[in-house]
Order: sequence, then C-alpha cells, then structure tokens
Amino acid sequence: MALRHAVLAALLDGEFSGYQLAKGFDIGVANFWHALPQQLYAELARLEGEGLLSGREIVQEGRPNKRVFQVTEDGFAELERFAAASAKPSFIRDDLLVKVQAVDDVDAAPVIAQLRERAAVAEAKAEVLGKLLRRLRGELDEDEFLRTGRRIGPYLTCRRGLAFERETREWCLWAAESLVRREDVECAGPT
Amino acid sequence: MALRHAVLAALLDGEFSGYQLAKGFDIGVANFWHALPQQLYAELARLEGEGLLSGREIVQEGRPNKRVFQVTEDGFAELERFAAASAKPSFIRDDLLVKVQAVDDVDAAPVIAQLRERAAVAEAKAEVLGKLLRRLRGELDEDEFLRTGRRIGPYLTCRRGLAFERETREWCLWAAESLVRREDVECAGPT
DNA sequence: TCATCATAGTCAAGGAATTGAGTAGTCATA
DNA sequence: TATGACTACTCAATTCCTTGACTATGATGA
Repeated sequence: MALRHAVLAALLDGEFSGYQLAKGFDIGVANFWHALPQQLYAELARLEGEGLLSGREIVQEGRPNKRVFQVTEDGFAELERFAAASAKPSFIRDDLLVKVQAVDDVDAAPVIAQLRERAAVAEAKAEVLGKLLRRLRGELDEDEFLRTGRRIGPYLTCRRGLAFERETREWCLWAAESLVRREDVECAGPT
Repeated sequence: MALRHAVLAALLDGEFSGYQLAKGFDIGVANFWHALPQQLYAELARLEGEGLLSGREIVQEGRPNKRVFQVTEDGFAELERFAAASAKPSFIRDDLLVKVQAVDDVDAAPVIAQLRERAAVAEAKAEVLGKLLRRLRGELDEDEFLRTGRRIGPYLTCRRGLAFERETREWCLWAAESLVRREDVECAGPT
C-alpha cells in the first residue's frame, strides 16, 4: 500500500473530489507523489470502503455533481501509524537521466533539446511553488511562520519541491551546455 | 516499457551480470532508476530474448558461475530511438515527504527522527558519489574532463545525483530543526 | 563444526500502475 | 449548429513492481 497515505495527507487540507485531487496533484502534493486520475478514483473508493475517508455528494449547478472526501478518525489513526513506521528510501525515476547516461552512444541533439525543455518546465514549476509558498505564509516572514503558523507541513514539502525544481533547472542547463561544447569541438576539429 | 532502457544504459559501461547490476544499482544508476534484483533478472532475460542484449557464461572458481550481458546492435538502435523520443516527466515518490506533509496532524517526534536519519543517509551517499566523480574524471579537472573525456554521460548523471543528495540533506536538517523549535515552544509555553 | 555471510540466481503470487477507451452534461467559439 | 474544451467520473486489459520464499556453493568466524 502506498498511494493511500499520500491521498490521506492531501485531504488534510480540506475536502476534495477525485477530480480536484487529480488536478491538484500537479502542484503541492506532486512534490512527493504522482498519480493518474484512475488511480485516485480507485484509491478513494477503497479508502472510503475501509472507513478511512467519508465522502459526500455536492450538488452543483451548471456542471456535474461531485463527491468530496474527508479524513475520518480511523483515517487519522492510520496516518499516525504510518508516520511512526520506518520509511522506505525514496526513489526517482527519470527517463531523461537515462538518456543522459547513454548520451555518448546516441545522437546528442535530441537529448540537449529535452534538457532545455525540462529546464523551462522546472523554472515554471519553481515559480508556481514560489507563489504557493508566499500564499501559505501570508504576511509573516518564513522564520516567523515556521514558529507560529498552524500548519507547516505543506510549507516544508513545498520548500523541498522548490529546491528540487531549481536544482533540476540548473543541472539541465549545465548538462546541455557541456554537451553543446563537445558538439562544437567535434564539428570544428581538424579535418 | 521502462526499466529496459535503464538496463541498456547501465550496460554501456561494460559487461555485467544481473547480480552485479543489482549491487551497482545502489550507486550510479540509482540516481535515476531503482529496481530490485528479481526485476533485473527478468528484464535481462526479456532483453536477451528480444536480441537487445547478448549474454555469455563466465566460469568462475571459488564461487558460482555467472552470466554477463552486453548491448547488441539492436540494443544500441533501441537506445537511439528511446533517446530521440519525447521524455515523460520524471517523478519522485517519497514516504518521508508524505509524513512531513501530514506532520501537523500526527506525532512529530518519529518524523523528526526519520528526517535526521535520512540526512545521514544522504550525506553518506553524497560522499560515495563524490568519490565516483573523482574516479571518473581521473586527473583532469571537471571542465577539462567534460571537454575531452570519452564518456561524460555517467559523469553528468552522477553530478545530478550529488546535487540531489546534498539538497536532500540540507532540507532534512532544516525541516527537522523547524519542527524541533515548535515542539520546544509547545512544551515551554505558559501553563 | 555449526552458523552465518556473500555470490549467483530462480519462482510464484498478488498488489500497484499504466494504457486506452468510454459516458455524460455544460460552456464558449467559430 | 457543430466542434472542441472542461468538469466529473468509470471500466477493462495489460504490464509493471513488490513481497517473500527458495536453491546452491564457497568462504569466514565463533
């Protein structure tokens, strides 16, 4: 079991529907978990079946009704248990890194292009996270907020996400530059 | 298909057995992919069946024989295709981040302990990667190596891994400190 | 000498994730 | 007025990954 705890943690912010979670997983929670809508719907149904979440129908006008979920007593207990248990080491999986690993044996041009694209994506994500952080801490400065804010968990994880995206951007640009310089040399070498 | 390309990329360094890959996945390749031995053996068998790898038996004394694999022509072609195709966005999955997200609603003490443990692991990993980088570039300085080295792919990915581990360490210590300060305040508040 | 660790792998079961398609109503745009 | 985009969700098939156990041999240590 794995996604379940990420879903429970995401629902600590309030009530959300599967659709909202699927959207919201792009920011915030996406810093430490990633899931497709199908998975989320399935997991929400399972968690409700086990009594860790309770759902209720929200009737809407001008758009389809939705079911939103909140964490139950049992859900909190499950999170408590999870937080105290020893964590598995994290893992990254990144196609782009695999390509860079193999870059000496394949055409470098598309890899360079993808590195630059990824750098741009990381920059955009970093900006979104920066805004989210400012919103979370309100008028307080960071130190003050961390001392006195009611909920700092989401702030801490967003900070991790921001550092990660910045690091990603820097590395992508540096790696792309390093590869470009070699291509120049190859082409400009003595014939 | 996913693991297959990571395996192909890992085998560009030379011939390796499933067992060696399983060990080696802890460092180097682990910066962008993670897999259990069972998966590796299965994937190696599949890749050999498809002709992307060729394996041969190495007879050893004092220990069991082993089968090592190398990338075939078709394997290189597959990597070439993969490198040119558009990459999926990477993803992280980290139990510890989930716990931090939920930290305001659960007992913070075990989360703090896990953050410190993770920081220590990250530091150890960073040291291993630092040594690996020095070994890869030999006597050259980084800039010189990146310009003239034969294979820079593994160097670039290790550099990413190093940055990631350092960032992880810094963040874990910072987050743990932030949480500890709040616990102090809670306990020291006016009765 | 008995236990344990390291090398080198295999097998089976079950849970988790991805791929791909499909339903159904609302709204804006052309 | 039909085309596509957005909200909101569902289903099935397949592939992928994890869990846990199991077989051997040789070396190390108590």
